[in-house]
Order: sequence, then C-alpha cells, then structure tokens
Amino acid sequence: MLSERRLEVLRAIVHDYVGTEEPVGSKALTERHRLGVSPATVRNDMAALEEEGFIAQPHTSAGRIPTDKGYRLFVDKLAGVKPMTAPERRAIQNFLDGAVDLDDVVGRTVRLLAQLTRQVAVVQYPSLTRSTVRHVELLSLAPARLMLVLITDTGRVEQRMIDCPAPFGESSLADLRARLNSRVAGRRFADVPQLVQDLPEAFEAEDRGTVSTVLSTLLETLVEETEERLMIGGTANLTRFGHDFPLTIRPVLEALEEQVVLLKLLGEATDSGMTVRIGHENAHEGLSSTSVVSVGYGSGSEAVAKLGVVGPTRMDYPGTMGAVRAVARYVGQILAES
Amino acid sequence: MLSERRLEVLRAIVHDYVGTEEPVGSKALTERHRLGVSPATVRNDMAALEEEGFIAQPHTSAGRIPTDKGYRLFVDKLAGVKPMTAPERRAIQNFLDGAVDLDDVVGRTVRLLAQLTRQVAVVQYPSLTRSTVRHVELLSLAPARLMLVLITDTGRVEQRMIDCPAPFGESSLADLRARLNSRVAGRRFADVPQLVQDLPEAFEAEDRGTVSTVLSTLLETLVEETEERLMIGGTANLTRFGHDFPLTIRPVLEALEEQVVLLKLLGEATDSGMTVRIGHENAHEGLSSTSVVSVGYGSGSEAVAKLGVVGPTRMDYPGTMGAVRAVARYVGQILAES
DNA sequence: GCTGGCACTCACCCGCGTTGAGTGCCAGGC
DNA sequence: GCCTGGCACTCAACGCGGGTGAGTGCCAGC
Repeated sequence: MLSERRLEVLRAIVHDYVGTEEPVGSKALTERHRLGVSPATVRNDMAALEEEGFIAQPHTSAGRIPTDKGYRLFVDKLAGVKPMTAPERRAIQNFLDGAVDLDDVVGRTVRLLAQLTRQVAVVQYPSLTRSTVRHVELLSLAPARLMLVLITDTGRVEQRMIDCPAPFGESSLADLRARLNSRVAGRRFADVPQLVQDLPEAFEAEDRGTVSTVLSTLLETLVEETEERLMIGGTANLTRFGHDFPLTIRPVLEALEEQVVLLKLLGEATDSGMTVRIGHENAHEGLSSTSVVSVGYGSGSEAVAKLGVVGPTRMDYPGTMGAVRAVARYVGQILAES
Repeated sequence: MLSERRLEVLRAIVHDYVGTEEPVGSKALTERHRLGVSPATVRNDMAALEEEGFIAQPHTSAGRIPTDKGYRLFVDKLAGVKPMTAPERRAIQNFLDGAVDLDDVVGRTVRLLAQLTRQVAVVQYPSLTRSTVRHVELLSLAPARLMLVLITDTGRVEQRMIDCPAPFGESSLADLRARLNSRVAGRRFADVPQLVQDLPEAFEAEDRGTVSTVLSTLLETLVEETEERLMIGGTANLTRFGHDFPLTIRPVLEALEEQVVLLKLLGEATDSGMTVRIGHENAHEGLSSTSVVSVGYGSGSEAVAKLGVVGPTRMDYPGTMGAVRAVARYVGQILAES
C-alpha cells in the first residue's frame, strides 16, 4: 500500500494539474505545498506512483500528470465533496424558485449547473416509470378518433392519438374516463398495467375493442416514453477543454447529440449517492477523455431522474461534486412543492 | 457595373475558396476554370473586385478570399439553388415519414438537415399564434384546482395549472368546457381573445371569478408560449469550421444556447421565400463569421414556423439552400398529413 | 484590352543551437 | 533505512536565419 505521504503527493499533483493544465514537476510541488520533504524525495515518490500507474509522463523530461487510475484513487480516497457556501446555496434556490413549469425547471437547472461547474450539464426529465399518475384524460376528436392525455405528478404531460376500431359514444367515453381515473390516479406508473388489466370486461361487447385499444396505447406510452427526454446545456464550456481542440471536442459533441448515449451515461449511475465515471470508465469511446459526475434527484426520498455534468477528466472533482449534489437537492425540493 | 467576366471571376473565387478553404490565386483560377484569359488579366479583374470590396487579401502576397459583400453578391446574382437529386428527395421523405409525433418530426428534421448540410440545424416548433385550436380541455384536479390543456392542430400540447378563486362544480366545469370548445375549436389562436371575451357573462355570479381566471390563463398561454420552442442539432459540425478553433467556435456555441438569439435569427427571415444572412448581416456579434440560411415551413400555404442552418460564411450556398428548401417542403407535407 | 515578362513581397518550412524544467541515480548524513 | 544535495542527462520549446514558392503589381508590346 502507498504511504500516507505518497497519497499526499498524488493529491498535490491532481490539485496543481487541475489548476494549471500543465504537467507538474517535483520542484514546483515542494514549493506550492508544505510536504516537508525535498524535491528529491518527491521524485522517488513520483517514481513509485508512476510504477503503480497513478501518474504518467507525457514525455521524458516533463512533469507528471494523473492517469484515469490516479483520478479514481483521488476521488475515492483523497477528495471530499466541497459543500456550497451559504450565498451559493441561496443563489441556487432563488434561481430555481422562479420556474413556472416543468420545462422551465429543467431548463433553469441545466443552465444553473452549467454555470456553476463551467461544464456541460445534462438533466433528465422526471421518469415516467417512477412517477405517479395525476390524471388520465380522454378526448373525442372525431367519431372514431380519441386523444389520450397523461398527466404525471411531476407535471409532465404525454399525449397520443388513437384510431378506434369502432365509433365510441360520449357516454361510454365518460364511463371509461371515470373508471380509468378511479383505478390509476395517484398510482405509480409501474403498477398501471395490472390495475387496468380487466377493465374491458366491464364494457359492452361493441366497445371492448376500443377500450382495449385505448389501454394498449396507454401501456405503450408507459413503455415508449420510459425512453426519457433530457436537456443539455453549457456546450460552450467545451472550448475550455484543452489546447488540442478539434480532435478532443468533436467526439464529445457527437456523443452529446445522441440521447441514447447520454441516457446510458446517466443510467449507469447507481440509485443512491453520486457516481463519478472517469475517462475510459465511460463505455462510449468519444467520452474517453471526459469524466461524468451524476446523481439522482427526486421529490421524495426516491430518485425520479438523474442529472449530471460532463467535463474533462482534468476537472475540479470536489467542487463539481458539491455543485451537482446541491443542485440535485434543490431541484428535488422544487418538484416536491409543485 | 462589373463586367460579365469579373462576375465570373468572383464566382470562381467563391467556388474554389469554399472547396479548399484557402486563399485562391490568379494562376490556380485560370487552371481550374475555363475563363479564357491569362492569369495577368485575372489579376487585373481581381484588383478591381478588391477595389469594390468583394474580395480581400489576408496578407500581401497571398491569394484572395471573398468578403461578406462578395458572398452577398454571389448569393444574389451568381448562385442558383441547387435542387436535390431524386434519390436525395426520396431519402428525405422516407426519413421523415417514420415520425410518430410532433417531437419526433422536429427531431428527425433537425438531424436530417444537419446531416444533409453538414452544418448546425435549427428547427422551430410550429408556432401557436398561427396554429388553430384543436381542443381545449379542463380537468379538475382538486376542488379549487384546474388544469388547462391546449391542443393544437399541429399536435402540440400546452398545459397550465389554475388555482380557482372559488370551488367550481363539476357541472359548471362541463358547461365551461363545452362552451369554450364550441367557440374556439378550429379557430386560429390569434382570434381566440375576442371569441371568448364575453364568456363570463353566461355564468352565474359565483362562477364568474373562476371563468375569468381560466380565460386569462388561456390568453396568457397564448402570449407566453408564442415565445417558441426550438430544437438544434449537428453542433459537432462546428468542428469543421476552420483551423483557429476556440475563438471562432465559442461565441457560436454560446449564441446557439440562447433561444432568444436563435428565435430572433429565424424571425428575421421574411415570410415568403428563403433568407440568407451573411456574416456581419447577423445582428448577433458571436455570429459575425457565420451565415444563416432560413425558410418558413407550414402545413398549408402559410408558414407556421421556420427552420434553417447556421454555418461558416464559407459554405456551399447553392447546396445548402437546396437542402433547406427541400426539407422545409417535406416537413410541411408531413404536418399537413397528420 | 489582353498578354508575357519581371521584380518584389512575404508566409511557410526546415535545420540548428540554446535554454531550462524536469528526471534518475548516487554517495553521504541523520 | 530513509531522506537529502549534487550531478549528469534528456528533450520539448523557443528563437534565429536562410531558402522556397505562391502570389502580386506593374509595364511594355502585340
């Protein structure tokens, strides 16, 4: 195992490299940190750290930079989460408090997170599967054409057109609407399928086809829209990435445009607590020089969706983690209030 | 006025510069185009074009590149719109035909446009003000809490919470719902205000407060949501911008994140036909080295929204304009069908 | 009015020596 | 046994200087 001091050296290297973006040498280290030992000693420690794969030299006769493995150790053992200051917390709350609807909440969150971390922010809309149903509405648009509107407790609205196999009378419609709502209102989406299972049996034979169609559309919506929506922002921060632009930035932008990739990225986060994926730990190749910090948020104790930031592996982990955690907490509060 | 040949020289310069990204000299020009004159003559023409401000030299003893004014002349007088080939048109149609709902249509359009032009694509959601109302729905969530759902003919759905001044009975609700729909269904959003003006008078005194609240929320929605939504894509194409990245790309990314800026950008487009804004013609400073090609699209003869692309001033104007026009046309068709 | 010729400019490339930050290793001291 | 100062070595980065060539403007001649 690495000695206490060597860990301290690694911490110092990460700290300085994140600040300067330049390989850090032994002399500079002893000058900027009170390590209590000479550069020569630090050199020995660095040799050991390099041996173990925590740091690397871009080329001979240059300083060291942390490897993915080095950052991993730093995040796991050496770094805490830097809490937000009181004024910062107030600013977050004020900024989020002005939101008028769900889109606005998500939009504000994304901007806030991008601004706080100076990185790319990704916010997932509250998931359907973990939400509860506030209301199901059925509208008759034409004799054999219905619209299904689904409203969640998080304020999200989904709608679907339905072409009925047969005309559906206004009274049957009202009946179905009432029965549907009495069964599913207030229930979790995940439970809906079995709650409505036997519903067609309550109707006359001529209406059963339509009822079934409506129900299957409803279930479809639950499944399809589980493929979540999300919003991203702060892509301009990518320009602070490094000196060697085109090659670094391009794959990242491409990855960010693919919702599937992003969803997977956030999805990998474990439910409880914060997840940090560093460099190659990200499955997607284009993101091999970025780190992703993500966390779940929700109105109650349970997470209904996730949010996070994407930035260079060389990022301020404690600060970023602090900002992400704080924002997630306040968004949760806002959602709980509405 | 410039002679025919000089215009031809300008056209050749634009063509070559767009292709190579490098200043083009007199010798190369005569070699690649059948101008029928010698380099020396072309040099004289170039001197004249430079005098008039259509082209410029990055530095002495280098070739010429077109100025914004040069591109303007090129677009206005020299370039046509390059029509899509039949296979391209088929591909567009196939790609758009698979869309399942409005979000999907817009999403597909953005991706398609970005891919075709290899630039950043911006697509505005169909505007509310020019749409017609398909249905207005009122749901009772709690004794004194309503939800207003607005459905447009383009498939867009907006919802608002309403806190009523007094409890509102189920029968009053049904009455209001019916009256509202009979008045506004099928009408243009712009006409709604005067259509509902005298509606409170039809109700009992105790309900009038609530009815007024509902109506004012409805009108608010019309106004607020006129602030349109839009979707962008293809930002990764910005990396093909030029060699001098950070400085060029950053302000563009920043501008693209501000919906307001984008909406203004598209909004400037005249209703009929295509608009091309070149370089400094764009009001926004960050976009002074980009051009914007935009056009309205709609389900009928009238435009309900706009779409376009943002790219470097050095872009293939005929090709880009062709792609933008074709996509707009097919999106219009898709919307008309749904 | 077009052309070929000519002198001139200047960004770009290449090779070269200098500089200095940083390293590894080693002998000596606590 | 671990830390330290000293020392030789490496090598990216920088600045300098000459050569190269694309491109220009001008001019005399057809």
